[in-house]
Amino acid sequence: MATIYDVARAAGVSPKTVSRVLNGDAPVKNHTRNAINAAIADLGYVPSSAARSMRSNKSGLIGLITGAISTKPEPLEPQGLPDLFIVQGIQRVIAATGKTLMIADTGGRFDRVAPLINTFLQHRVEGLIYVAEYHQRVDLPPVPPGQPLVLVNCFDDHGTPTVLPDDRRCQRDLVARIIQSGHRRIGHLTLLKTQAATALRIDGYKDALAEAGIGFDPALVVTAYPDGRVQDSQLLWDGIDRLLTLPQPPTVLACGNDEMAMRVYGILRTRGIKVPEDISIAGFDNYRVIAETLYPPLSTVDLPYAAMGARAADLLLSLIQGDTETRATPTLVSGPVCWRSSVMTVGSSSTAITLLQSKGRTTQ
Amino acid sequence: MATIYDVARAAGVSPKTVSRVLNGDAPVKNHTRNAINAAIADLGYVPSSAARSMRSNKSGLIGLITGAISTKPEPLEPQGLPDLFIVQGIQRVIAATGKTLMIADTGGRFDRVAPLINTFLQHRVEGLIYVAEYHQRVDLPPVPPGQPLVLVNCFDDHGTPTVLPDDRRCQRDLVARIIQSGHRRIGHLTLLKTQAATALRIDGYKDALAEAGIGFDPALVVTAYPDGRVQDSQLLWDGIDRLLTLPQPPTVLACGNDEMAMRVYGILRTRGIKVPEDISIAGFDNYRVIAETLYPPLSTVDLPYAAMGARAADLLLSLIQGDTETRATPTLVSGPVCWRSSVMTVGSSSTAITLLQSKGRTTQ
DNA sequence: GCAGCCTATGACACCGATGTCATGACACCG
DNA sequence: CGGTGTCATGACATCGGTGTCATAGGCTGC
Repeated sequence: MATIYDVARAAGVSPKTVSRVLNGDAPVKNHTRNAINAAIADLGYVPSSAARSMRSNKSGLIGLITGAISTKPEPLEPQGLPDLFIVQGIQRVIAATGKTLMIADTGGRFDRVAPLINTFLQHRVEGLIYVAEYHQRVDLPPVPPGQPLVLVNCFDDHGTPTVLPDDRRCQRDLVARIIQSGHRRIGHLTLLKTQAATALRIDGYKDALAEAGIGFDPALVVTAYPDGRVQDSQLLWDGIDRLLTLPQPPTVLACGNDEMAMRVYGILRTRGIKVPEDISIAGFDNYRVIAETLYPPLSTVDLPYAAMGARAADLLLSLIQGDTETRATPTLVSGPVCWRSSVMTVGSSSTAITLLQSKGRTTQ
Repeated sequence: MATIYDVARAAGVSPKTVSRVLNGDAPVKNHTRNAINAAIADLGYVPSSAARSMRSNKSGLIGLITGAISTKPEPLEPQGLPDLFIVQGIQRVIAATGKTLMIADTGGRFDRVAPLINTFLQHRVEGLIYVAEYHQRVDLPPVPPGQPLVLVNCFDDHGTPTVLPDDRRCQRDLVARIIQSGHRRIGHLTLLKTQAATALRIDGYKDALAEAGIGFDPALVVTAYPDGRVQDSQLLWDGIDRLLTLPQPPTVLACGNDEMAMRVYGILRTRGIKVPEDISIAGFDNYRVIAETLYPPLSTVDLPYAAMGARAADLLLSLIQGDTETRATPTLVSGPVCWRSSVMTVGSSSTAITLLQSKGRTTQ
């Protein structure tokens, strides 16, 4: 590959002058510049970022570590794709700065994080971003002090700057909207209790009830997500059963995510229960492939993953700039409720309740 | 950041000896080695890949360009995620070689490809991979001669090494399996004719019919995919209508992909047509979030995108090794039929046909 | 006991850019 | 016309590693 010396020789100037043309950091005569540009085009010269970054001590690289690309190889991950949108948001912000985003994938194996960080450090990345697959606590291998690092969709115990989804507020907003449509008995099929988001969502659910002056009934909140094993939807069947056979069954099921909602559609259909006429369904995430394609389209909350990514990138850039003013509190990002037709507006819900109750029992 | 000189000074040796310990390319006394390792750990030294690659002229980098991360921002892409699995397959092979995969994203804008290639060239990547979102012809900006480059899920007119899905064979296998279940009238709802895959799939469909001695009826093949505008499913409604109102309607609908199949489920349901009792459905892609979650689970073909990625990575590595033996023919990859319960086994299909015909008409 | 060889290590140049400083050619000013 | 400032350019050192070659010991063999 041609070097700056080759170009200099071809153009009959010194390497330094070629450098000036490349960087535009000092005046060069038009005649000279043209000769140099011609030589560059002629030789197909491409500057070496290795040499450049060695001299200037600036790599122009941002390292991103994620399991987004390869979630689990075998069974598909329940939480799945949202982190992709985070990456997308990061990408957009970083690309605009002229820096290059290096994306590395853990393949779902946490033990690969340390070597990946090391590789990035070798490339002298100016900043690091770690994107988790779902809202969780993490404990990353140590990075050198002063190395800018931002966590997204996760947090640690060392006060590392963090961008998180505001699960509590999103769930609250969704439930509030559901209440506004006239529902009073709101079933909540949650993800695993071990997931950080679950407790926050239940808090949000309670917030909305409290604000509407509706009492909280623990029987309406059921853990329904199978432990990563998608095949096994037993827990979901059971959860739905438990809710539908309550003395006062819910008129709407708020699901832990859109994929769960999709499965609920299927289960209800086999029982001859119509959505939303007999019971309403709401999701979470606004995973559009599902939410928009389901019939009827799914009411859900948009967790603005792309926006989270963008916020994280902004945060990282400011850290790189030397903003040591790192707030200890995580940045919370929330999104709008996406109202579609899977939740019915009810006036008095008594007839619906009766209908459901009989159906829930007969299919038992 | 500490340099090899700092380490050398701390360990009381020359930089070259430190280099030898790092690379293990010459004998070093245990005592010396220990001192050096201690100094490295102590200083938190991380070698600079910039300096290293400048001297050795080997970057250890592979550049990957794709629109996978950010498909279209606004409407969700019909073809969507499959290319992610390609990236995953590539990642797995490359990681095993110790090289680093740099992933860059076009954000769906083809005009960003040229600058991305340029960035990669600046980093002196040893090889380039371009992953397209769906099977298509592309025309990449030129890369320097001798620069290893592999296309995945796409092809060009310059004989660039390519890995493609074997759409024809996959469709043939699927239809053959459907025929094996007793179906004779097989509707085919295709993607847009402008997509490279569509013609190949229709060929595969015809292959299977021919092998089974079934005549080809053009009326059974209908373009049903809206032009990227997912909202607008008019074309799909019409297509289904046209098929169901045929004098001899199909007993099974083979859809262009799993997402289309999902929409077909919804449309049929609103007409009170049951899957698979009244009509069978098959998809394409084995997009598992959909295929496994739908009720009933979807029979489809697994397009082994991960395997395509792996093949592409292997191909690229051999090019980097200097294998000029580039076959002009693209590498075709096909996958197994995934048989689930959305296609019914039929003995004589006459009753089903009658049922469908009446339903198809009444809902007209 | 000395040539010859292997082992462990160091001195030095070099990869390809760019920062610093120097220099020659003009123009402008008094 | 000499001094001074600006413009355009070049010489050279430097970034952090590694390839090449040299060299100081220690060992073997005759």
